[in-house]
Amino acid sequence: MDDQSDVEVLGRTELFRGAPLDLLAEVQRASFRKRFAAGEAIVRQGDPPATVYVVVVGRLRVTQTTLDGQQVIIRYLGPGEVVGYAALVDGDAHPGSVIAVDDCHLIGWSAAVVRDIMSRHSLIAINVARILGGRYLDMQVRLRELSTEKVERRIAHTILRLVEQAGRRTARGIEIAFPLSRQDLAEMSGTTLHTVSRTLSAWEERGIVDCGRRRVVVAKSQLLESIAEEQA
Amino acid sequence: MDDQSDVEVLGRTELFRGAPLDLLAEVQRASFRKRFAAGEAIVRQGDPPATVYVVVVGRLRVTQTTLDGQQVIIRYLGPGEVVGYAALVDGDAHPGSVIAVDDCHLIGWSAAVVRDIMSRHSLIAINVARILGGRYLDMQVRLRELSTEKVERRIAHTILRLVEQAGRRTARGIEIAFPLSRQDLAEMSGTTLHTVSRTLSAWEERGIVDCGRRRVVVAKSQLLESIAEEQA
DNA sequence: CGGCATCTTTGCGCTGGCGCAATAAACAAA
DNA sequence: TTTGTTTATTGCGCCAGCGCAAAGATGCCG
Repeated sequence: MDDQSDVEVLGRTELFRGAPLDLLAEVQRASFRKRFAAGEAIVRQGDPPATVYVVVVGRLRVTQTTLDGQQVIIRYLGPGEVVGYAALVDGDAHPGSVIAVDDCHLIGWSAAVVRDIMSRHSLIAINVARILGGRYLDMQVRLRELSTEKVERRIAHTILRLVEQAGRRTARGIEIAFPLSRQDLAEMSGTTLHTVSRTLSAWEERGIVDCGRRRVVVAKSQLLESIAEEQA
Repeated sequence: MDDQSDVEVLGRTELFRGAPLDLLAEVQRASFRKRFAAGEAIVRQGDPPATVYVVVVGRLRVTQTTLDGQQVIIRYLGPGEVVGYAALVDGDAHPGSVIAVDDCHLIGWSAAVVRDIMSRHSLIAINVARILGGRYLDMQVRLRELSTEKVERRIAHTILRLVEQAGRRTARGIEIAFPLSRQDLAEMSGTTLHTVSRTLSAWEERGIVDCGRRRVVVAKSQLLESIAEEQA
């Protein structure tokens, strides 16, 4: 992984998409690379945001934790996505934690550097707006699902979204390409691991999914979609 | 309301905050004023986003509706806030509808004009990023509440947020300064109007709130806060 | 290969809050 | 005032899904 290839990678991230080559080169010179092992924390909830990253390889989980230790998963981040957006919009604390699910390779900058680039290049500031607009939209949809749908539908929607985001074709069907426990699914769907487990067991019986320990493979996505859309 | 005072108003909006006077004047010249009566739709879900507004006076409700007619309230908008953000980040359809709750006075621009200003002035693009970052953050908090808290706490949090956003001191306590039905509260808290009604009745008995038809006054905010924070 | 930690499954009982339905109150129009 | 419309209240029964608990499966690491 040399500097030249980093420039190419940066040009494909949501943050620097569309930037001219000289800007990408400048951005590359100001960057550093960093690796995190599975389970390591990249960002801790409450910390002051000092660094911005983009994901090169690997998968990250963004969570928010309450005082009494309950967690929700805000989203997963994959290649090309931004980690630590709070540093881009002068938040004074990270609203959530980010943990590596896989072994990850990130490229990072100090917050000041990226903020400076944003103010000198409106294109980058516009990219940030687009990124946050997209995440805001995602949350609107999830909020609506959580408010109006029953658990089974919510779990179905959650899995379909993950398939969209990180699905990998296999012999048995489409596999979600990172380790994903029942607890994780519960924290994304607003339910408990017990209910997720029961639901997946029922689906497995019908041949809709094929799961293992921290592994989910969707065999009949058509059926899953119909569960996600059914009324009542 | 002459052009000069419009410039002052614009300088205080979240979208144009910090802009130099000449830019504000340019923005003002490209703008038009528009009024909406209570109940009128400013934006309809699914429409292509062609116009951006900022609120001068009045209150607006942003909702998202499912195919089968169920609604959730995404947020309320008040003076200084942006209406129709999708037009700023090239969404191809408005993700929700916006309805006037009061009689409203807005200032608007065609999407192309504001997008052009964003690309010529990174400050404005950065403001957009900040706005969307703030809304994204709000949604994270609400999603967490909806996932982890029981109804009574959620309703308490919802009311406290509205008080924060649109509270007005009165003799009886702090009043939410726009008409707000039980149904509205239900659509913000992820429950039914029945449960909201029962909960408010119980609180009224304890003297915590004092409500009427589409009206909520918080008499003992301390007690309401303790309900919002209590464990279990 | 065995021991340990983590993750998953499943039975059972309980309850928060939903859904229905009927009444009452507030407001607007005429 | 009457009439109609929208909004709010409240009783009652029910059930989806939570919480507990205990056993079972899987994979890791020494």
